[in-house]
Amino acid sequence: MDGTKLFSNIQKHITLEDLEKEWIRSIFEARDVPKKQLVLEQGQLCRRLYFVESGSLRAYNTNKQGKESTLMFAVQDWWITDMYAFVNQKQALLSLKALEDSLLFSVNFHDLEALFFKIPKLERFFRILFQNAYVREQLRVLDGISLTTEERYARFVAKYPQITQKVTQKQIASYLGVTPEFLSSVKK
Amino acid sequence: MDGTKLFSNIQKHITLEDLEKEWIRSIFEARDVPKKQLVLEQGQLCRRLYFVESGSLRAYNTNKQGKESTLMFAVQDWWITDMYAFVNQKQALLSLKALEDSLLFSVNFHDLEALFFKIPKLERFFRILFQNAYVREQLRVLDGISLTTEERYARFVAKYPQITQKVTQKQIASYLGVTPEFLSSVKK
DNA sequence: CGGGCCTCTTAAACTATCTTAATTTTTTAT
DNA sequence: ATAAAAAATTAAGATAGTTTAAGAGGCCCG
Repeated sequence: MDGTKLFSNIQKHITLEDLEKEWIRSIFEARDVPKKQLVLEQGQLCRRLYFVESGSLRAYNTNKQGKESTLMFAVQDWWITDMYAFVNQKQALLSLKALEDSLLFSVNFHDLEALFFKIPKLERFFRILFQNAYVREQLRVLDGISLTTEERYARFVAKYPQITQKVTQKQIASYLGVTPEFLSSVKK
Repeated sequence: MDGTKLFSNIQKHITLEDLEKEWIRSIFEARDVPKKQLVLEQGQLCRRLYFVESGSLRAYNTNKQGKESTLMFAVQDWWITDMYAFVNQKQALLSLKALEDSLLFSVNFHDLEALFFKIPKLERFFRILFQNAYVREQLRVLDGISLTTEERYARFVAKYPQITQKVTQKQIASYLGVTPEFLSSVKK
């Protein structure tokens, strides 16, 4: 496990001693996932939190009628999981699937809990991580209830140009909560 | 400052020594706000994070056309602010207004930052607070992109029965992102 | 205690978005 | 390289949601 991106991600907010890095290295697990592979399947227990060292994932829910709704995309340097199911150790509402060949580092729930006691600074790191994530979701909610589809699409493209390249319009539509046909017509 | 609810809120996730409580008490500021008073006005610098000891608040954005969108309600025992503007110390996107006579405890940004160094356990408390808030917003986003207005209204009522009593239908409509006329027709 | 303001409801006309289906274009797998 | 599968586009008809307007009920304030 190299984990260059993982460590520099953590060290954006806190500094780590070599020994602490060792502890982290010993608990995180590296995994190569090929394109289209499911990392987590809706309905399964969600045991792990993932860091995308390279590649990209999509998190989505599939309803009874088979309609998919994309909750998030994660590219290099992002953290992702079904956070609801992870923190409550419940059945996943989401599936996670690789959009391309990816390298993930992940940690399971109980190891992470233990790591918080071993390295209390990590509480600060995740406090900041969740704080930013919360703000991001709030802004998305506000966009969702106050903007037109056209405006929301424009903001998505402006905010996530690299994701826009990587994913299909169908997936963007399912992130915005509209049909691909309608998104197609909006783009003109 | 009594702050009974504030301390028991914090002690849901961490335990505090008497001395630590003293430090917190010395930094948090109590404020009575009468019904309808603005606690924060959109466009102002957002300096403080609020805890609702009693009463209730609404956080909303007003767009150029004067349309209001409600981002959240906060009742007794909730934390609230314009989190985007607070953590970035930027102009508020939201206004906060008292729905009824309320007692708030609040802390300013720099005092809170300092408090994190003085009481590192608080990082854990806020890590958990933001983690829960993030999960809550993610579920709201998912509801927003996957459910009908009727389903979202039903979930709102089921999840927040006490808020449903306290606020107008117009405000619930602006939380769901629909017009009050449409919500009225959906209810039949 | 009355007037005015705000909320809620209803309805008609209008606009946004969905559904279905057919066609074209792009991607994937062999 | 080719065949098959998936994505994107287009368009017609249906449904969801908005706008405007009007009227009824409730509640706050002087």
